[in-house]
Amino acid sequence: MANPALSTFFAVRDYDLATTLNSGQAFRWLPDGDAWVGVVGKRWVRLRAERNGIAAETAEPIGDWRWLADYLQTYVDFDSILATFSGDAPMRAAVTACRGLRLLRQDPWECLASFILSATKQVVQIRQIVALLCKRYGEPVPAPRGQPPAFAFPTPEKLASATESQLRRCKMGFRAPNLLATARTVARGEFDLERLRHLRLRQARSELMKLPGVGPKIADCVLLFACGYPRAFPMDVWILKALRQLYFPRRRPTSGQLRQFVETHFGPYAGYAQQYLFHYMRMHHLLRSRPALRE
DNA sequence: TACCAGGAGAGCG
DNA sequence: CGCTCTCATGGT
Repeated sequence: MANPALSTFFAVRDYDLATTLNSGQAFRWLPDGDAWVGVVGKRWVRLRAERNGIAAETAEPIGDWRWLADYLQTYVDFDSILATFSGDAPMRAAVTACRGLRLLRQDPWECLASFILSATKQVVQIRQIVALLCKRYGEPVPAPRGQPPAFAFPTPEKLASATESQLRRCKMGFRAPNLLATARTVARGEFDLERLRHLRLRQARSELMKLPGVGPKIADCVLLFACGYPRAFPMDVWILKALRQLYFPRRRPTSGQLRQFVETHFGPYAGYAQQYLFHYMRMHHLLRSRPALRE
């Protein structure tokens, strides 16, 4: 183990940090000049993309950086994942357009709570709600001088002790009772998030869907972004649009047919494929509505 | 202003 | 199963 230090470097290629942190899987990263600032667990972190990898900086000395490598998934064999995608034209276009887009490995509770709040919200708004929730209910974490105060994501226990109307003041609207009930269930020890990853995908999904405010889409987000199920395939409005437009033009597939299609077409890393299609669609939408974003 | 947002859940035929 | 409606709030 190296001497404790305030910074380190992860050597990794084909890693588009900005796209990854901005692709609607995590909601706590803000741009800071040419870097990104966020909180991972109980630590303030600043990340910067460099030529051959990612430079990381913390507020307190770190001896073992595995927690951050695990979060960033810097060690995954990216090429072998891409190689499992079907070589159809839409998939090739999405991979070409979003090369370097990765999946993070997030904390299950933070991921679950965040996506309960995501229902029919734009990514920008989810960020705002989560930021407000952390500021009001999260433990302060040390940040370097000159940086704005940083907060950890609130624990289930902390949220469980809040009231619905208090949570509604974080602008989460009708999602408040769902977040509160789920926080209380987890805080009471009646739902073991750590145990999920030992189940089969189908069973883990149906366990998650017992929680209020968690349907198939949000369950798949938690399984894909936090629990290590690369085959989970969150079906949101953008993916539905992408599948219909790219794979079923001028047809009218039922949701059942679409579900059957994704289960057989995208392979063992369907979740990665999903993230590419999602970001591909969203990118084109943003460029159309706000052309100034184009570089 | 009108429409929509990384949905879920209930009611209905 | 498949459709429709509501829920709260704010961005574009």
